[in-house]
Amino acid sequence: MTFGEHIRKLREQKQLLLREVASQMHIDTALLSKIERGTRIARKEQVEALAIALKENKNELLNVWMADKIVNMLKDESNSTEILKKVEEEIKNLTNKKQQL
Amino acid sequence: MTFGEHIRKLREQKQLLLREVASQMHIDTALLSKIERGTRIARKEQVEALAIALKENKNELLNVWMADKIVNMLKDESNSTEILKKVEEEIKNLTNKKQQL
DNA sequence: TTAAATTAGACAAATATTGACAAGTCAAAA
DNA sequence: TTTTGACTTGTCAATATTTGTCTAATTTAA
Repeated sequence: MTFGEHIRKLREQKQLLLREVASQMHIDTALLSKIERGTRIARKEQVEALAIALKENKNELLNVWMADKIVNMLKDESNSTEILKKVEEEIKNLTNKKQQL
Repeated sequence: MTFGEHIRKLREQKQLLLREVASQMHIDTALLSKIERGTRIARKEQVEALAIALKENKNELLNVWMADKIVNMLKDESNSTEILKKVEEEIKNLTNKKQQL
């Protein structure tokens, strides 16, 4: 499930209109439509505003949004698994280094 | 090991100068220096040119580069593990969908 | 010290992103 | 069937970011 699909589902569950949510976010309805359909990428501040408008957990929504951005980077890669392995390794390294401080 | 550290190590192992490699890549020495130090991000075509100049495997170098970009997106996140889990899940989904075609 | 190698800073040019508007589609109500 | 309301699409100017290079440091090695 992409970020757009995710927030559309939430919005529909809550029976809110695009224009209602968009207005709370202080953006154009058309822009929110594009974000839900994945033709535009939301900015971080917009995700935060969205969390408020939808009464969802901000961090959780930001995680979905970030994951979606990474998936988009990897979706055309044949080696995505190998790349992800490298990422995990490196993140582990960074975490260790941080702890040493 | 970041992408920059990686290519610097390779270059030094091969005893090549920044200016030699940069010239082969048709870019300024200063730019390659920044890429190695991580203050500039290489473009895909530059990574490919680098692979040629360093006589390294292109795909492997591209993977290191891509992993580095993802690590940079995640390095300030407290939830990077959770995010990566979502990414893997989604990639798995995409792979399945592709196979269905 | 000198000379070569590397790095930093500043800049214009090129690219990309942004948000809005207007016009479009579509389905359901009148 | 017309109208209405919800959503979508295409386009555009404004803004922001990225790019590569130049020049001027700074570091390094002889």
